Amino acid sequence: MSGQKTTKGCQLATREKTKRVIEASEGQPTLKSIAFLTGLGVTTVSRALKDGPEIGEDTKKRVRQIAKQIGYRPNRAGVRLRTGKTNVISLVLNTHEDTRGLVSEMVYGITEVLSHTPYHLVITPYSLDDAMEPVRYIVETRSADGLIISRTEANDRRVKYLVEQNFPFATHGRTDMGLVHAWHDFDNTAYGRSAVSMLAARGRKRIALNGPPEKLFYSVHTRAGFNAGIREFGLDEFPWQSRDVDSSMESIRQLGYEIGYRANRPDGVVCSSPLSALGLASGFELAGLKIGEDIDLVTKNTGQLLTWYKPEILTITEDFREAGRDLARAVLGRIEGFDPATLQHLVFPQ
Amino acid sequence: MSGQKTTKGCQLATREKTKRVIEASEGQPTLKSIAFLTGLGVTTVSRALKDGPEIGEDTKKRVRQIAKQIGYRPNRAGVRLRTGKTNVISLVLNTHEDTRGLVSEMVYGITEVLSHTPYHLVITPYSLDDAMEPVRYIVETRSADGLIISRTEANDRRVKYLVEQNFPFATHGRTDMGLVHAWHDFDNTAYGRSAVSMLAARGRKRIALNGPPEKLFYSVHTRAGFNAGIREFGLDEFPWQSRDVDSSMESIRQLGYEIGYRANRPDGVVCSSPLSALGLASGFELAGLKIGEDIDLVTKNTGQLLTWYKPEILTITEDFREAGRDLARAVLGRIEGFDPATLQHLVFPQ
DNA sequence: AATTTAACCTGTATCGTTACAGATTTATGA
DNA sequence: TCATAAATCTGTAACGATACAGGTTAAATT
Repeated sequence: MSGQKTTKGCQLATREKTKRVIEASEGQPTLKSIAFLTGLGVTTVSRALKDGPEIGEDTKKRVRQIAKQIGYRPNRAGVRLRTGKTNVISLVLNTHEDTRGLVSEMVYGITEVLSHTPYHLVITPYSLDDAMEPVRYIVETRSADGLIISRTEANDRRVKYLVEQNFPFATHGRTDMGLVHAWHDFDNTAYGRSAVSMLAARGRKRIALNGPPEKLFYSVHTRAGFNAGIREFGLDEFPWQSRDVDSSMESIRQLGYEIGYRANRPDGVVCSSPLSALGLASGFELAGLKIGEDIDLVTKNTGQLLTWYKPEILTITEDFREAGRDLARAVLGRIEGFDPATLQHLVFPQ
Repeated sequence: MSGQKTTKGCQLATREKTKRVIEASEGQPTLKSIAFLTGLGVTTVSRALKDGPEIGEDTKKRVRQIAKQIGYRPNRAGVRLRTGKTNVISLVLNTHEDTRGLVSEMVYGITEVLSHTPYHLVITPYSLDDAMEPVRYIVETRSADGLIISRTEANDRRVKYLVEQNFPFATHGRTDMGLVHAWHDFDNTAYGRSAVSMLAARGRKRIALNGPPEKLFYSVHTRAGFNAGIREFGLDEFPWQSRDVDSSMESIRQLGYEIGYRANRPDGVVCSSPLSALGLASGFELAGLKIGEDIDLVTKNTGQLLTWYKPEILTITEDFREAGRDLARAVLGRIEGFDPATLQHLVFPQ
């Protein structure tokens, strides 16, 4: 019974094909439109546009020309449904991670690279609670071809999971799990050491480190560089419980204010983010200290802003736009199957 | 001939269905998996999950339960191909427009609202050359359900086009074409007036305006508010050719430096962006002026940063995260067909 | 008892693309 | 001359979802 129905359906389909093709020539052009215009089959057109080997050169040329003329653009949903290819790169962002413009710089760097490709950038946010959730979601639903994540930990569950799943990704920051993956990182060890050396050059002796959150792996690098610098230049560390980038500006400022009043205080501070440096500086000044005289601060800097505006705060530049570019290139490389070991870049502070 | 083949194909399809359904139960679950597990038809499952009226309550409950158990998530490509619905909101951004973190604030605001919906945020960048290009692309390829654009001009081609195409969108900033559309805007007229009043309160008399690029409509609002303030408080305008946000920081700084040396200079400046205020301040200071004594600056401010850090620069806060939230709500409203006239929000500076 | 109605469910075709398994034509070899 | 290979091209099914046009069953109506 169902057989008979089916048969009829199929025949009908065949008979009505021409009609539909003609209708299809209106609206957004599809492979069908091109097939109709060239008199070729849809399959041929598809392969011709892909420069497939079974298609004659003349045909390819003709198809390409018509495609261009009528402004054909492959339907992403069609491709995605058939092939699983999404043409999407997802940037997974912590909603709180912004340190005034770093994110946008990275986004621009990424889009800069992606604009020469068929890839789009999707921003996937997550709250501090669960960093795994968006990653798992994207992998399970295959809603992107590649992933960029940041804020890596030494032992990062997301990285472990992504490597296990063999899902293309790149991280902003390294990990320490013996797993090989694509990453881009700023050399925070070099930064820590350079920062201390800048303070040493200004005659500072008792240096504090206001580093990143301890669970993030780059806190270890920063600390290592800091320690090396302290030893190398024969300085003392002034220990404190550092308030990190994730703390509120208010609390960092409070810290600066309190410490600023003490007799026992550092004469130099290495900061890991412009925001925390600004917060501290503001607190110190509130306590009557003069930056550059009573105390020196070194921090990372994205642009020229701090340099011009408050030259008393010493800066070393970290280029987030370049990080974005590099991360985008790395994910694309992973998608194309390149060895992750070749997609690791450590950027030395200039 | 083709008829016979077709028939055979169809019968085969019918016969092999069961096999395929069973295979389908591995991997990412689909409607088919649920249909198989519940013993229902795929159509029924689809309608049940949509809470369609023709499906019995018990069935719906059963379907929903199984769907939840096996972690069913609709395949976006499938939905998109069939219905045209992309579940994507596209934020069209000028690659140069960033004013240090405003963009990320807006992005976070948008994702905050979208996270409670099935929508994703795609960032579509464009270079200064052609603002129409990405908009036209998105509309023509229907690659998003809605659009957010910024940097509106009084007579904005993008808005005209989008209204003509009846494509859901919201703008950051108003337009002046007699076209009704969804927008969010900061009341720059109020800002201009308030800024002047702050300068007046500090005894300033000769006020300059360093406004936004003239082609952007909000330059008109800013100017109107500025003029009103000048009149209201009986001050003089110090005319200059304002360097706007899009100019390089270097050139703004240069301007401050040059003007700072002249005898004939303003004693107050209203700025439209923190960046230009910082550039100017830096230039003025380089010329030996003391901000807050020799000259006063007022600017917009995103966070607390300027307020703490350089209280000499007067600030009025514009909340970009709220703008993002509002714009997201507005586009979603448009997608749901709400009257654009009800989706217009002017935010008064606090 | 026959007919209508309502409630509930199902199969088929379709969106645009590509993998696969042929089909056709022309050139090549024996 | 006929079989074989190479070069080109084609139709069908499938990806996962939904619109549409039925189908079935049981209760309500005549």
